[in-house]
Amino acid sequence: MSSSTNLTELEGATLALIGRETALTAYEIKEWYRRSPSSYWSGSAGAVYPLMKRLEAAGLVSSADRSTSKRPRRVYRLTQDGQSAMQVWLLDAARASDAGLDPLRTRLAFIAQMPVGEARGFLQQVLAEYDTVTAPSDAPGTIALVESWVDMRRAWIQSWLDRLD
Amino acid sequence: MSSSTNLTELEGATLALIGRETALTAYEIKEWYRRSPSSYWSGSAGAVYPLMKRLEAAGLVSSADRSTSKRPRRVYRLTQDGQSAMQVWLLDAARASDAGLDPLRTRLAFIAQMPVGEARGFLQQVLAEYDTVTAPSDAPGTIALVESWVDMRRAWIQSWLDRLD
DNA sequence: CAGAGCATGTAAGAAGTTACATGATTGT
DNA sequence: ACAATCATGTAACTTCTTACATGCTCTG
Repeated sequence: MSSSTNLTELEGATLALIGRETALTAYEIKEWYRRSPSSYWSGSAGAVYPLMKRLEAAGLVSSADRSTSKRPRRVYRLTQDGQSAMQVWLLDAARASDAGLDPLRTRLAFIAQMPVGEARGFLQQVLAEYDTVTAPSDAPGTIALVESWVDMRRAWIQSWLDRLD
Repeated sequence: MSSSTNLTELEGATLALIGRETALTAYEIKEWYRRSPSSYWSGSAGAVYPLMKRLEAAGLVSSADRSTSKRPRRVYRLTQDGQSAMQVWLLDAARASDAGLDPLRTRLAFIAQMPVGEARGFLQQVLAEYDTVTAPSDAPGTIALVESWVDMRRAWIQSWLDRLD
């Protein structure tokens, strides 16, 4: 895996998620990603289960069997190394300031190739889609984060609509 | 490759870039991505050269040898199918409204685990990094797009700083 | 007690990364 | 003419996606 001082976003976010919830199964982690409003966090089993194996092999999480019935149930927690790695990842300002992947921004870079009417209709459709965005969990602050993000985006799109007039 | 009605972001953006510039070499496309303020668009040769082969095999671009010396120089243009596929990709509001990958947003979801002082310092570092963001080209509108994006982000971060008081 | 869907995984393949290779061109 | 770097690629490896497999648990 990527060295523990240079975690991928998925690795770092998973450590932070376990850190917040103290103990989680791979399934719970997968579900949290699946409910995310971003398709970047796909929440596929094929991404998460192998990820947990990598994190454990790297010594960043430990796991214990917490089954209460015949079904296996493996619960992950952060190790000390995992705590440190999580903090480094979380406070990495250089990476946090990266522009990331923004499907709307990418399209806006090329929207001048379309007629103004098409561009306006497109932006209004995007605004409409934002009405359906939901947070991946009701953990304190998570809903506020998603709402503040959507508000910011609405204002940004509106400024582009104004510009098209 | 992904079917021409469901292009990846890299495929779609590459079609749109060629559409805007009319004709480009793989190297020019690679450099455009490399100059992008997002590390998502890494601009590695290993991504772009095979990508152009895929797009040509799918009939979305055509290429011609435009060498003026001993060095080979292959120039790509959109085909009719490529034009159509680009428009579908560009005006896809469902994908444009996706939350994508936002390294700052991801960290804000977990920042409550850090002391307030650390959080504040972190956000101020991110603000400082934004002073160095540059556009990938001076194509009309590109600089304006990056600047408006950075402005929007600054306002968003400021609202989080205010909230920490 | 049968069917839905929960929960844990794995296999094959796609797409990207890092690192390297190779020759062409430019600047000094 | 020599070094730097431009420009075009390729190879090995990592990670993720899609699709499937398997058994468990709950509900009507």
